[in-house]
Amino acid sequence: MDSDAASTCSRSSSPDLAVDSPASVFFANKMFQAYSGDRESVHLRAEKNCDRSHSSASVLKGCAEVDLSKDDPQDLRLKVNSRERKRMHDLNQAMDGLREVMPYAQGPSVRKLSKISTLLLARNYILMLSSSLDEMKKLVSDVYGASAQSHSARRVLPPASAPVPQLPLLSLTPSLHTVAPLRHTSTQPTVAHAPRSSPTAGYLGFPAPPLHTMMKDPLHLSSGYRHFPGMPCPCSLCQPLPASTGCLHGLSMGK
DNA sequence: TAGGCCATCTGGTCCT
DNA sequence: AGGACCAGATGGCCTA
Repeated sequence: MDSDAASTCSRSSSPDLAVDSPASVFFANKMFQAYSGDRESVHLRAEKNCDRSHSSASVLKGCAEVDLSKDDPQDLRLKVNSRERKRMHDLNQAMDGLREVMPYAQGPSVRKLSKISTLLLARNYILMLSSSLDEMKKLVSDVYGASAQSHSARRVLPPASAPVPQLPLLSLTPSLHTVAPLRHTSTQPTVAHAPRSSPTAGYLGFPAPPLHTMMKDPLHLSSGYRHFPGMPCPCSLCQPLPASTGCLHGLSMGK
């Protein structure tokens, strides 16, 4: 039961142990025996089960030695345990996959996000991207609307007037930022300032509210863009959005 | 040392 | 019946 021992400061929630391999089955058996050997409650349950009711698959050595049959309850229990272990490992793999696409400082010296933090940040990240997309859509429609107006005006007015310059998207950034107040912290270094422990929302450049605050009000992102420290500004106007979050991650974290 | 986080086991419930 | 999913219990590791 020492799955943590193999990990370093960034603990791996998905041990490399292949749970279905014979070695791991052996390991699981060993763990199981140790588990059933040194836990009094389990012992008590085992004795209860040995008593008479073999209905429970609760297993344990003393009892199992007696009724080792073809449908060995111990084997059944081990099988169930193995399945559950595999299920949890799959879940952790998915969680790792989620961590990989999160704009969060990663590296050997940075402890990885906890599960709850990963989920909360993922939610906020999605909200931020949605907000970013909406704003970009709005801006594009504004720009094209103005452009269409100017075209129609040119048809009416004599062409002698100064040509209306096509405003580059970037030039509109300040006005957008006045609409949606920003906290530009993108010039600050990230990893160097990142605390070695307790990776929380602060890594995303949020005001780093306590976890319970984030859970209560995870919508605090919707009021405007947040800028990740050490990252290019993620908003669609300061910086063209990378094609994928993987690119964003690559830009910012420099694995 | 307390608290957070995690892996694992276990029994119950639901679904196919 | 068997498998997936879930929640509670337990113990280990790590950090403040």
